[in-house]
Amino acid sequence: MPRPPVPLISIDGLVTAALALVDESGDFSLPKLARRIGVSQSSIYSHVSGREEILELMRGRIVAENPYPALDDLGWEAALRTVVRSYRDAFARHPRLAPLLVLQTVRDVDVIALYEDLALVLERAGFMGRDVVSAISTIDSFALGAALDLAAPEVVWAPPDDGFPTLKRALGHAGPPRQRGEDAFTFGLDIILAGLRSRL
Amino acid sequence: MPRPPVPLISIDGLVTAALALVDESGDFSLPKLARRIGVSQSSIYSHVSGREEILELMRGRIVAENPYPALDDLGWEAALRTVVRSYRDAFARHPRLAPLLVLQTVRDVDVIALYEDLALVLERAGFMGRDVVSAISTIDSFALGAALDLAAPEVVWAPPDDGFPTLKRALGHAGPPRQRGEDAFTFGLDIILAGLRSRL
DNA sequence: ATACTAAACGAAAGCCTTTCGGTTTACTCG
DNA sequence: CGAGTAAACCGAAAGGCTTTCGTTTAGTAT
Repeated sequence: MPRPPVPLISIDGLVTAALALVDESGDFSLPKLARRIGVSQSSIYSHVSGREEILELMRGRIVAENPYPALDDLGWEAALRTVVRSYRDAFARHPRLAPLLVLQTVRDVDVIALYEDLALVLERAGFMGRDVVSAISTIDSFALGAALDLAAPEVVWAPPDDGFPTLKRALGHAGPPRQRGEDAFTFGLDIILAGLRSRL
Repeated sequence: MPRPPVPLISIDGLVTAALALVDESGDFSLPKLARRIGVSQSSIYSHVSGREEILELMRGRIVAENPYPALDDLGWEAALRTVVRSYRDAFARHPRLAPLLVLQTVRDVDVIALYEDLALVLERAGFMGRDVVSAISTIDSFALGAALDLAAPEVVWAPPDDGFPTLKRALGHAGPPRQRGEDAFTFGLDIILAGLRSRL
């Protein structure tokens, strides 16, 4: 097929389809992506540089899909809560995306803006110098871990049949996977905020 | 080649070679693994069920390589510090392994034992019921995030040329990647412990 | 008209995991 | 000691994957 009058492929369409694939199967590949939008694999390279770029575009998309209100009127704790929750919820809507992004540099502007907000809020709270990056990293680790938790298999820990009674009992108290993830995130966010507060 | 008098392949050797590959290249494949130990790809399937099993064996290996002393004589905070540090340091020695394990259920006994210790210490500290799993998940998220941080590319955040001054300034204060990871982990561990303490 | 760029295609190179069948040797049980 | 079974290897192949390359044609600007 030659160049069509109106392009068959758009970046938006690409990202939407790729995200759908990830949501459905936990993975995506260019052959599958091409099949889904009815073009050939190689045509995709006319619009993006490759697989990695599509992944980065997906990161931007889910963050843009989940905007948070202005932070100016909020205290630093509430502001931090807002941003972190929003970030984590963006992944909660597309749990299987997180594992695909862990080893990629964050380049998307919307996502960088979120980290900028994080930095601003932390400075407003009173953190200075090296501690700002450390706090960002801590929050980032936690949020990413929580996102990955949602993508994890049904059972994250599978102790063998005998032994490990304490762990088993603890797991017995937990609700279903989804609930456990939500509980853990709420708990962890509280913990981290309390910890930061005590540091000031 | 027929069955050799003494097996060419051992599980230990497999894991050692696989870990070396991961350390060197951030990935491993059965062809490369086979080449490294001088056998054919398919022979490996005589010893393990496949790629996933090798990954899980690697998780066990790095934890076993990094044992921590008995926890009984330590207060709960020191004990928690010990376990979490040990876990994260195990990954710090093999940073590029973490990304390969994120979506796999933890089955290895040595690793399960570490989580059992976590549960024991948290109960000793006074956490009860659902909070125990939440605390474990929080710690786990943080430790995993920190481990992934070490495997991340040189620059985790790459803001575009203009804008985002606060984030850039914060990043400017940070040391080199390795140092930043270490600082962030120390900071984060302190924060989480302070948070847990305040919760009791 | 002419030239250039954009957007599609097919084909192919070079990875990967896993399965299958074949072959030879080691071990074990009578 | 002899025979049958299981273990450990091999090569080949199926069916994925990403990316590159050359080709074709539509639109656009000079």
